[in-house]
Amino acid sequence: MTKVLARRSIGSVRNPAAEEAILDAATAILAEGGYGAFSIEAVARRAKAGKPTIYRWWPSKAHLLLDVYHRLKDSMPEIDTGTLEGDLVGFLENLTSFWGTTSSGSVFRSLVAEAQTDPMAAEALAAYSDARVAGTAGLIRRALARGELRPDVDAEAASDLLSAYAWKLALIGRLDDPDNRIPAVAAIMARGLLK
Amino acid sequence: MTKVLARRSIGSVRNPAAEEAILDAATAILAEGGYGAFSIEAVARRAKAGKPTIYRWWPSKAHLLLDVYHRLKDSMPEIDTGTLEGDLVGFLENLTSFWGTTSSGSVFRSLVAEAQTDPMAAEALAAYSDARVAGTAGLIRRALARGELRPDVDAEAASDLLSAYAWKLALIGRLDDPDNRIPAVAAIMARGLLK
Amino acid sequence: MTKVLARRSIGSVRNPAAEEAILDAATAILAEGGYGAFSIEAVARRAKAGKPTIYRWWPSKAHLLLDVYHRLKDSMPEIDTGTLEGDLVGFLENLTSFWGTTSSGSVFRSLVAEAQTDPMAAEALAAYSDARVAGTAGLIRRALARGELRPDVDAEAASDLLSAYAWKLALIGRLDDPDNRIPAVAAIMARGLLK
Amino acid sequence: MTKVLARRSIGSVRNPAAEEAILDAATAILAEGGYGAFSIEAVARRAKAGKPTIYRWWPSKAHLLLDVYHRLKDSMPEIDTGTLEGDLVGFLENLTSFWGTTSSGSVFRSLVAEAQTDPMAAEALAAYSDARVAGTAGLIRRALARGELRPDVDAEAASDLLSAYAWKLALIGRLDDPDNRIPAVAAIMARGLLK
DNA sequence: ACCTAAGCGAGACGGTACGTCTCGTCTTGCG
DNA sequence: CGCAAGACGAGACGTACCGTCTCGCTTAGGT
Repeated sequence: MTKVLARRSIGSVRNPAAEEAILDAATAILAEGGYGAFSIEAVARRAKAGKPTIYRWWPSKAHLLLDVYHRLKDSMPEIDTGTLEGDLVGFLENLTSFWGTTSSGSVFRSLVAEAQTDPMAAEALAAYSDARVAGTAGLIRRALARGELRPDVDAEAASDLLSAYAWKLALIGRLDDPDNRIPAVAAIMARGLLK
Repeated sequence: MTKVLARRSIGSVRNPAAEEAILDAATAILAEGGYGAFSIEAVARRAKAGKPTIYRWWPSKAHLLLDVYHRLKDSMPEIDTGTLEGDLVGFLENLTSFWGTTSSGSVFRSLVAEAQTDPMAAEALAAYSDARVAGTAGLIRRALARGELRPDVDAEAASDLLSAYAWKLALIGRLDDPDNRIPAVAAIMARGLLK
Repeated sequence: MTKVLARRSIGSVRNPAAEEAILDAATAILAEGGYGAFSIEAVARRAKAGKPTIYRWWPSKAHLLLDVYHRLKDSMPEIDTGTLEGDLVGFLENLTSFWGTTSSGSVFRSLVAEAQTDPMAAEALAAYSDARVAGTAGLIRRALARGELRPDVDAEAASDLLSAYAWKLALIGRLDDPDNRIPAVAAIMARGLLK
Repeated sequence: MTKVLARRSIGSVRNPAAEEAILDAATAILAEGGYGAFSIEAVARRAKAGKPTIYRWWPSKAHLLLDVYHRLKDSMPEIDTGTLEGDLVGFLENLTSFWGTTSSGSVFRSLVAEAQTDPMAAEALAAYSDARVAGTAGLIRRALARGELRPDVDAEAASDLLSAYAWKLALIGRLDDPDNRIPAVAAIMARGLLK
């Protein structure tokens, strides 16, 4: 490790090293202690950053949580198994395993918790949900384009319902539960959508 | 002036008046300020109760939240429209309107938030979910008994998925959203379950 | 040393042990580092007290400084040499030596500094000055009663002027200066007061 | 729009416009908010100067305070009434009125406060006191030269004592107090010095 | 006529202290 | 023994300044 000097200002401009250190610290804290351990003080301490530096760039915990989450979620793979039910199962298993095995699960749960306190976080969460629903609707539309589905299918509703199940698993701490009902849920939805 | 005397101990036994005052105060605080305003201090202040009295009977915020929630949810009506899709729509509309128009929505959201911090609350929330899933599964089983459904339908999975959608609406603050996708979601699920 | 347990609340009443620990800590900090080192945080840290405990009983730094000062100044001896000039010299030497050799000098200087910032401290300082001026005026009046002084002497003015010189020595850090002008000042004042 | 261009560097040499703007800002802040409002940040903000520009030329608050004070005190008139007691009263009234009616009083009080924190400021204050004592001693020496005074009078001690009273009035916020004891103090000192 | 050196504004940086809030624990004194 | 009351140590909140830094720019003076 080549760390020698403490981080410093690099002039009248945002220091990317500080930003990275802060996001890393926040990620680590959420991974290790969850939302309960996540405080601006703790992040500052761990990142060896001043609190004002954090507040300068992330006016609220919600902003920081969102940034942390977006940095993580880029690593989630797309799914395309060729069949609708395979895609549905794959999506749920992908997402739950992503949440369960990376720190992203902690981050997501924290974001939901924060949204129950901070209206701005609530808005951000809703916007995030919308974006994800629109994204995942592609999975449905692909099947629609293949002619597998009833033509009156509401792709957004299906996508919304699908993600809702993943959310619930995350929020009650059952991401790793082998008895989860992912196959049965996917089966119900697949039958509800197919011709 | 007929100032009512302060509540006192009624001997070495739990005082129901204190319990009621505390639950009332907690309910009111959650209704008015949501989870952010909910603190043991605030409840004690409003109920004119000592903090130790609260901690004596509710060892954690989660316990208090659960008690508050259970006192409220008794007022939710059962649903039985005679058809599966009607029941599904009715369930979702009942639940979202119950959460949206009473303080129970705030309480539920607080419970979910608390569960992201406090493992005991998480367990309690999971147990509550299980109980509700089992209860709502009755709705599916009634249709199954009427012979409307495929015989291999997983009633718990269906019930779980159904409630997941209501949870998501609550958590992103869209209980009152007229553009929610309840009809489409119910349609997908109904088609997935019917013969 | 028999310290075993941390200090605790002793019920719904002020804990004298906490008060003493806080005043001790404040005194020690002022003695060691002067006004620059004196912060509520530092006092809390050293006294192993919570900040709210300090703010509960001393709403501002000025209050705490005053309490610390009053606890110290009880140890200052009275002066009575029998002659006016002896009393004047004795008073100045007593006071400057008291300020110079105990921590009270630091405390007094801090109080003056604080008074330049906090109007309440300024008022307290003025009130303290008035009390001391009235007290020290006794020294003049004794000589007056002995018939040594001109009958039109203003005892308060003399007392005020006398203390002003001690203040100045304290504020420019010359309490211990062997070249101070105490004898000459006392001589001028004595001649100005005697018949 | 004819927005005046911001101040710039005028090459590798100190910019007098910046210096003036900074001293003006500091003076104004001290006049308006006293020592409590006086911070390098506030001065920089008000002068539209960069903080390093201030730190470059005034390594500490004390330096800046001294510069501000010296720029102001030039406007204080000399006193010469022809009689000693008149000079003593005139000196005290001049000084207290100068401090009370211009911003110099705030500056002086700030300097004293700063001296209780910063040893360099303390030294500067002592040096300033010495210079003023020496200056004011001239007033005594004039009377001495006129043959009015006892030949053994210590002019510096008298001057020191005189200014001490003005300091005390300033520090307890009684510059404008009509009940101050200036006449009585001057009388005591005059009698103590005269033949 | 170029080039270097220094001053300038701006503002980010790691820190520390501010005064307030809530946490969960404790003890008292009354009933 | 329950109860209201409230003090206690702990520590997070979000803000203000501290003194240092680096930037991009200006201009003056030496070459």
